[in-house]
Parts: sequence; C-alpha cells; structure tokens
Amino acid sequence: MPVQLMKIIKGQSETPLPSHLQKENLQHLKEGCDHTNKYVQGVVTLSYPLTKLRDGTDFFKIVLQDSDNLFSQINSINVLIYGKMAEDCAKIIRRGETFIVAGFKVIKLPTVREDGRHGCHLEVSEEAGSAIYVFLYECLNNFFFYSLNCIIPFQSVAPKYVYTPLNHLKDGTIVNLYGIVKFFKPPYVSKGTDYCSVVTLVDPSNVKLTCTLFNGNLDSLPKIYKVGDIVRFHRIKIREYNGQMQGITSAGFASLTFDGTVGAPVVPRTSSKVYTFMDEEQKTIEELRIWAASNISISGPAARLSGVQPMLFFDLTCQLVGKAKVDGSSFLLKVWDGTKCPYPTWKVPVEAKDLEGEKVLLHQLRNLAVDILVYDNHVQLAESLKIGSFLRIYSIHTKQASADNEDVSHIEFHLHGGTCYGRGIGVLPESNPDVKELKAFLESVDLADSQNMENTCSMDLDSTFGNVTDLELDLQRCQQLSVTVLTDHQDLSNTELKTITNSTAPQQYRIRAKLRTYKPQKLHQSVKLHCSKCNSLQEVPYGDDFDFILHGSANTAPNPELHNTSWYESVTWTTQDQKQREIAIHFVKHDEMLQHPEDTLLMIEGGTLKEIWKLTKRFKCVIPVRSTEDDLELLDLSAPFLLQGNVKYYGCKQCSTPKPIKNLSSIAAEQRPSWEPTEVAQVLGIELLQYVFIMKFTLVDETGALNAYLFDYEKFFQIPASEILTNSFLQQKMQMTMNTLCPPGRKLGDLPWLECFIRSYNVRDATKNQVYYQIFDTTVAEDVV
DNA sequence: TTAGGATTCG
Repeated sequence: MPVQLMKIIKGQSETPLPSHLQKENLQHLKEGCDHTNKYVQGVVTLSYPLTKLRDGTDFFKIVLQDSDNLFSQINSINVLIYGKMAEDCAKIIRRGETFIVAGFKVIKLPTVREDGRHGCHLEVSEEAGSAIYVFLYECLNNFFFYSLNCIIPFQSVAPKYVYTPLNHLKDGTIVNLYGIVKFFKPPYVSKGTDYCSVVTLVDPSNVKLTCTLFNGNLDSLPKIYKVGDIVRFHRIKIREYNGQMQGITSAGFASLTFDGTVGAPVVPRTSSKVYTFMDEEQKTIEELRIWAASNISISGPAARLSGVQPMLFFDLTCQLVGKAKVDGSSFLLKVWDGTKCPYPTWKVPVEAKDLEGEKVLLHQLRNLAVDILVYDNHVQLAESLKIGSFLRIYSIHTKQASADNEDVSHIEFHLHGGTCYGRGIGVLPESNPDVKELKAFLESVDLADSQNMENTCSMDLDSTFGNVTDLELDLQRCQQLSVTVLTDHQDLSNTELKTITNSTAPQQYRIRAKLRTYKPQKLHQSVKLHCSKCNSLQEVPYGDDFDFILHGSANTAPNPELHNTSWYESVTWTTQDQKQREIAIHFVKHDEMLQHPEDTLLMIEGGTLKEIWKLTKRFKCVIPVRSTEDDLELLDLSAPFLLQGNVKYYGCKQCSTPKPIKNLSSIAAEQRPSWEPTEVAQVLGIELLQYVFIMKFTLVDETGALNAYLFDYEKFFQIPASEILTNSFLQQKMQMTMNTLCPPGRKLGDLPWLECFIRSYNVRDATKNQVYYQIFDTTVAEDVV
C-alpha cells in the first residue's frame, strides 16, 4: 500500500520501516543523485487543498519541516504529490503530523528561494514507485516540533508577494515591504478629509523610511501601539521628497501589524477581512523580531501614574472613566491605571452635567483617577472615545503648577495640540497584552482602600510633632494605622529611637517610626543572591555572563554515548550556520515515559541563551549541561544550574560540591516529581543561592533617627525576591508599596507610621565596634499591597 | 488634499 499509517506506541513505531531504507538529511538532497533507498522525514507544517491538474490528475502539495534541524537556515521542503496518492494523502494528512516519504524524485527549482525552503522540491506518485508513511501519534520529534513552534501558521493559497528591502526602494514605484516601527504618530484628524498617521520604519538593511498614510477610515490605518511593532505594507507608493525616499498610501494600500516581542504569538492586527499570511511570513516576522531585539533601542518599562515625575513627557496606558467638554479648544479625559500618583494632582473644574461617566465609579476613583486636558486637534478624537475603553495616550506633559489657594504645587497633565513626537491618543483593543495586564491589575485594586488614603494624600499640612490642630487630629487619626504590621511579639511595647541608639547591642525592640528615606531608590538594585551556608551576598549575574559561558560550553560536542539512557531520551541536531553547532536535548522520563512538557525537566547541551529561554517557556525546568567522557555535568557555577519559569537558580561557588547528574534520576523516579529547585539543588550537591531584598531604611520618630537594614526573601513585601527581576507587575507592586511607605514629595509630618521589630547587633573590626539594626518579623499591611 | 517626525499657550 503506497500510503501507510504508522501507529506509534511509547515513541516507537508499531511496524518498522522497511530495513533497506535509510534516512536522508534535507541538505544532502540534490537533483540527479541516487536516492533510491533513502527516505525523508519531517513534520507537515502546511498543506494546500487537493486540486486537479489540467489533465485531470489529482494534485496535493504539502510543506515538510525537518524537525531534526529546526534551527538551520534551510529546514523545509515542498512535496508535490500526484494521482491516487494525492487523493489518499489529502484525506489523512493534517499539519503537525510526522510524514515519511521514500521513492521520491528531486527536482531543482528554477529560481533560488530566499524563504528558508529547500532549493529543490520532491515529486511523489504511485507510478514512480513512491511510498508514504504517516505517523498517527506524535513521536518524540513531533513532540519537540510542537514545543518550539507552538504557533500554527495561517493556511492559505495565494499569489506570492515580493517584498523590497528598504535599501532597494526606487522613486515612483509601488512596492510591498516589511519594517520595524521606529517612530509613529497614532492616527489623528488631518486638516484635509482623512485621518493621517506617520510611521518611520527600519529594516535589517538599516535604512529608514518615513511613510505618511492617509485614510478616511480610522480602521484602515496600521494598528501600531508601540515602537518595535512590526508592519507589513502592501502597495505603498515610494516617492522622493527632500532628497529622501518617502512612503505614501496608494490605492489598494493594506497593512498588517505584529507585536515585535520575541516569542509573542504571531497574530496580525488588521482591518482587512481577507489577507494572505503563510508560514514564510511568520518566519519573516520572527527573524525581524530577533534582528530588532539587538538593533532597535527598546523603551524602558511603561510609565504608571505612581511613577510620574513633574516636567516630563510620557506615554500612559490607562482606562477612560470620564470625559467632559471644557471649551472649544480643550477637552477633559479622566483616566486611571490602578496606581496612585504620588503628587497632588489637579482637578479641572467642569459642571457635573457636562461630565460623562459612571458617577459612582468616578466617586470611588476620585483619588486614583487623574484629569488629562487635551487640546486642539486631539479634541475631536477625544470626544469620540467611549467610556470604559482602554487608551494609550502618547507624550502627555506633566506640568508643575500651584494655584492661589494652595501651599504646595500640584501636577497637571496636558496633551498639547499638534503631533510632535507622536503626541496623540490611541485606542487599544481588549486583546492587547498590555490591556490584559492592566485589566487584571485594575480588578485587583481595592477601591475601599484607595478612598481611605485620601486624607493622607491630598493634603499637605505643616504638622510638626506635638503641634496639633483639628485638621491635624484628623490627619493623625488617619495615620494612626500603621502601614506595616508585626507578625509576632505583639506584647512588646514601643521603644523610642533615641533610647535604642543610646543602648548597647544586641537587643530587640518594637518601634513606631516614619520612613524618611531608603536605599537603593532604584528598587531592582535591592535584589541580591544570598548563601545561607557561608552567609555571603553577591550581585545577580547579568544575562551576558550566562551567554558567555554557554558559548564556551558549545565548544564541547555532545557525547553520543551519553544519549538515551534508562532515565532520559535524547534528541540531537546540528545547526546549519557556519558554526555547525551541535545541540543535544535530554528529556528526563518518568516511569519510562515522556511527561507533558509542562511537567518535564530537560537538560540541554550546546544551546544559546535564546534557545534556552524559549525552552523554559514550554518546559517545567531546563538544566544547561555539557558532556564529559562518562557523564553529563553542570556548567560553571557562574551560570544558573537550573531555569524554571522566569527564575534562574544559582549555586554558591564556595559551598557547592557538584554531584553526578544521574542523581536526578532519583527525583524522576518519585511518584510525582515536583522538580523543586531546593530538591534539585540537593541531589546535585549545589548550595542554592536565595534571592533576597537588601535595603537600608532611615527611620525617624520624635526622638531621633536610625538606619535599619531590611533583609527579606518574601515576607516583608509579600513579593518573592526571586521573581521581581523578571516580572514588571511585581516591580510595579513593590514601587507602589514603597510610595505608600515613603510617599515622595511629602513633609515628614505627613509620612505614614511604620510599626516594626528591629534587632541591634554588633559588628567588630580591628579598630572599632559598630552597632547595626535589622528589621524582622514585620510585614507590609495587607491594605498597602 | 491632508503631511512630509523632531515636545510645552492652555
């Protein structure tokens, strides 16, 4: 039977392939060579509908990807199937299935392909004596294919488009192109009849192109949300203007926009109902993302209201909760992002009847929402915005000002007229990842708590200790509630700071004080690695160090004798770039079976930082290793010995005594292997370094001041120190917590109280004895986090 | 046609 189905059990085919057949690598396929006893194996990444040729012969085309050489430049080939075989295959073949073909004819293509596909195609038919084997169950290679390419490309049969690199553009032509957004103005109302959007692109030729796009329909302009997004333009007209090439919309202009983040799903944003998008295009996007990652300067973390500073311009992602017409040339938008601006903010006076929005919500959010006044050309767009929609407002200006009846200055938010620097308003869809994150955050905000904050935040009274007015009583009552709570020893009574600094160490105290300042102000600098055995502290290594070690270890080729043991299954391949890097992945088994990727621990040899990062997204744990003569071993301990989720786990160089890798098999044999980092570290002889926050708090009360150290794994902030470096949500949470504990721009009297336990201890060196203080058994109050 | 990147009146 020419088309045969193969059943896979435990990664093995139930019926073996004919023994005379040998596997052929894609790169060895050449027209005119003898491939009689060879077979080609791959995963079907694309299949086209069954069609009939002019002579009535059935015709079926698929694209096969060589899953053993995923990282190579050429790793896929077209297979053209004719006659009865075409009909049979069309019935059973689905993308993702493993496909083997023997008895094929290799035909060289007339032109060189630039899309990563083989320069030849395979022709297959019953008449030619071909045989096809289709695997019914995902085998190991297939499993691996899914792991690295979980994005299924769109399927479509369409004419091929030719895309022009930006350094090959000619005046007066209409072209198709790809580019990475370097600058953009979100669509705005032009002085003519259309919306206008200006977009500057760059591509790997390093040439820039500024495009001016017009359309009467807002939806027909590219949906660009940030610098770094990738666009595909079809039918854009190229003209020379002021000595430079310029793009401008022509009839039939169409665009797709993609998130430019490496690893993000490749989903086009477009208003067109019909568009072409195939696996080559997906590959282009992925390649552009990788180029952009090292060639385009990415902006820092998105600004939040809690992080605004006076006198600057910033982009804000927020939700619209109210709007009002102010006068002919300005319009008010009330927005929030769940965080609190640390400065007093202005309120634009408008008549209640002019304010559109949910009254109850507006009242609840009165301390969190801010007023943004938009001017001139932005008014028309602002008027059309729907309450509740998610916006990104670009280049908002924060202006410091004070009114006659205020002692202290407040912050005003303006969106000035004009479109300089991309100033404008964009509406984000709910599917946008930033909106999803924002929504989740907004839902977590306790509105009752934010209302309690109003007295402490919107007033700025000159309250010195002991000088009490009615208003101040109010304020102090509000501040009686400490922003920290004690987790033990509640029976202890408070001690004044002066008493503590006048006493000998060691002792323990309960204190009530205010946080005047803290270090480091850049919170990410507070994260260190701590060894509980030798008590040493070290900086968290940069990714570059890891990359360097990986490069070094890639020089050691995987030792084939160490592959496929009783407790792991191995896959290897060689990259087809100049380096010919050999990569091996060892999937640790449980009960002689491969686990689901999300439960699987794997070891990798020869991988790059990017490949390892990609694997951690899909698999439970990744351990980078290298081969020795008789076992796998861990890399240098300057590199993480284990990667799990976003966290890199390191071992202490002084205290670790690495043990054989095969000790991992004892965990694999457990009933439900959990692969806890502590357990993995233990069997591998690694002394696990713990992520810890180290901060210096300057605490004051009516009697004096002292510096106390905070040494916290998780308890104080209720944020695991291990996760903060890779989680912007947690960074945000920590910044908000610190803004609550020590609100910027506030006088001492208006700072909140902190209740803490501190212990004093002596540190002696050759010349003197110094007393230090450390905070313990204290946590940030629940309503603060 | 409009805009053709390159911050701020309010």
